[in-house]
Amino acid sequence: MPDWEDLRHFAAFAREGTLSAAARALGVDHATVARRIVALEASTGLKLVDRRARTTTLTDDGRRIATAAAPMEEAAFAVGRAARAAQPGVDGEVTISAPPTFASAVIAPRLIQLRQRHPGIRIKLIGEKRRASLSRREADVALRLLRPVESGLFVRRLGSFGFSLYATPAYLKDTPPHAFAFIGYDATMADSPQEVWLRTIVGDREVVLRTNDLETQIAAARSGLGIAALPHYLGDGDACLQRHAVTQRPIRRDVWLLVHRDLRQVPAVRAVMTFLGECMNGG
Amino acid sequence: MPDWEDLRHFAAFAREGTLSAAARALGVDHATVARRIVALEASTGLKLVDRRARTTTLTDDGRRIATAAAPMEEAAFAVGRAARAAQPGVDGEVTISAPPTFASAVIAPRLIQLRQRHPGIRIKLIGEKRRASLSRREADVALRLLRPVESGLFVRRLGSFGFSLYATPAYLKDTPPHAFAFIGYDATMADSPQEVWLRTIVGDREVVLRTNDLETQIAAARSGLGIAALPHYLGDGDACLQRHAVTQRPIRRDVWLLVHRDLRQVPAVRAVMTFLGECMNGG
DNA sequence: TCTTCCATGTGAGATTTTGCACAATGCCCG
DNA sequence: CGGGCATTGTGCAAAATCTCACATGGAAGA
Repeated sequence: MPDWEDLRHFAAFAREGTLSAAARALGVDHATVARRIVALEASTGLKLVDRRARTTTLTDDGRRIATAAAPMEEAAFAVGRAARAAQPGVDGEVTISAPPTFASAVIAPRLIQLRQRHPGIRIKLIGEKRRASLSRREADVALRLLRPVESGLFVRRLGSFGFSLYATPAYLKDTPPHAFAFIGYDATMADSPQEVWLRTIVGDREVVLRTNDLETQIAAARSGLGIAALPHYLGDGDACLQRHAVTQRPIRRDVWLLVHRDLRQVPAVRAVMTFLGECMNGG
Repeated sequence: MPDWEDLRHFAAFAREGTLSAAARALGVDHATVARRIVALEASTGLKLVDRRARTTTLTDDGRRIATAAAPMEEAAFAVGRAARAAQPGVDGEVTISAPPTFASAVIAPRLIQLRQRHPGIRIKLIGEKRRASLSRREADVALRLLRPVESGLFVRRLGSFGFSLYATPAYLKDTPPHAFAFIGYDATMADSPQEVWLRTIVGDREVVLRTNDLETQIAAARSGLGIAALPHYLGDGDACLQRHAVTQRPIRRDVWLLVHRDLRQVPAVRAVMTFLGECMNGG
């Protein structure tokens, strides 16, 4: 029977692709990963990786073993969730993953309420576009704008938010509508509902800035560069910006709350779920 | 994420029940198992075992974690099988589990043939009544007298063997049939087909020795104590014993060959399977 | 072509882990 | 009730492992 730590390091290597990346993911030195793989090769009697100068790649046997080891990682995460689920009380750390602006504009300002209600809860708030994997426990709770299809997850629709056009009052006052300049997403977000909606408004007018970062759009709009389509939770709270009404049908996007089934009943996680619901609807 | 070696030690403890038994199963010192469990408790923040004087028992949380860890063991064995299956060539060690007398009387004498055909194969032959677990890789190939129901196994009927009554020629010559004394299994084997068959023959005559060990039955029969029901592969090869014909319908038992699906295509395992088939039928 | 960056190999010292020996404790059995 | 017997706890020395630091060797970009 191989050493399970060897398997853990090897599985990380197989997933990450390089010794260094695996070492970073595991929080150890790359030399450790390399030596663990050597040990696994010795104990299995198989050559698992090709060591070429500067690159280390899986052999066919390595791929086979990695495939067999993947369920172990799966099971290890299940153990982690079971351990988390067994924690008594509402104390503990809960990791929330949410879209960046949602995290900073909606969740973060209200965290003080959660803290007052449950002093024992420590929050780790990750604003990221890349979707955190709940089954890998990169996050305990996640907010997403698309209903996910992964299995093993509990999904609830928390509510929705709308978009409007925003610019500085001065810009809207001085610029005739036919001369409006717009600020929008770049190609990577071309299919997002708000971008499609914006296109119907823009027509053949000019888009002077395309960026994938919403904060950048806000900064540009604030400076008087043009008009941006922003979610209400961002635009309405910004003293420098003012809504501009349009005749097009307004657009809304749903917010989905995700939590792994195994963690759904954990008191601290439930408290966070309640809190996030209030962020959307109540306070 | 907990240390996987901690999980391995804890899973072994949960399965074996005591630190010492787990240590034996893992081939390490009991202190190591104890310390690993302490480490796992620290990393999960849960009390996994109750340390009472002289006994260590799982807590409820411990049982939960052990349940979650069981699939990891399963996956680890799958990795072991994958490693075994990837071994090239017919070389390597193959472990055979078989009923004790079958191992010594049928398989062992013919192993020389296998060895001549495939010099690279090393055989580990385990004669044991307790059924070795193929999915735990306690054996690669097993012979059993009952068709198993476990999933994941490849099963083939190899053949069958018959039973007859045996005693010393002198005993059969000097003893009138109504005075025959019999040698049989004890209560633990009372339900075996050959024991049921023997009972129909014994009638109200005497059973002078009951034992669960077939070798003991042979030794007793050889000494002239009485008549035993023995498989032909044992009785016919014994110069001291002679068959005694009966009118009852003769009994046969099937021999099943078991191998894990993952190992079925391994050259060394295939060679052993072929060899075992020849043991039953051919040579 | 040269530079810079990143991935990997290697050795030494420090840390961690392990095995061993011994002690203590409670259970089984006569 | 008392003597084995097996299990568990503990301290220490040995062994194994990890990190750190440095060297190497390509690949991407200027």
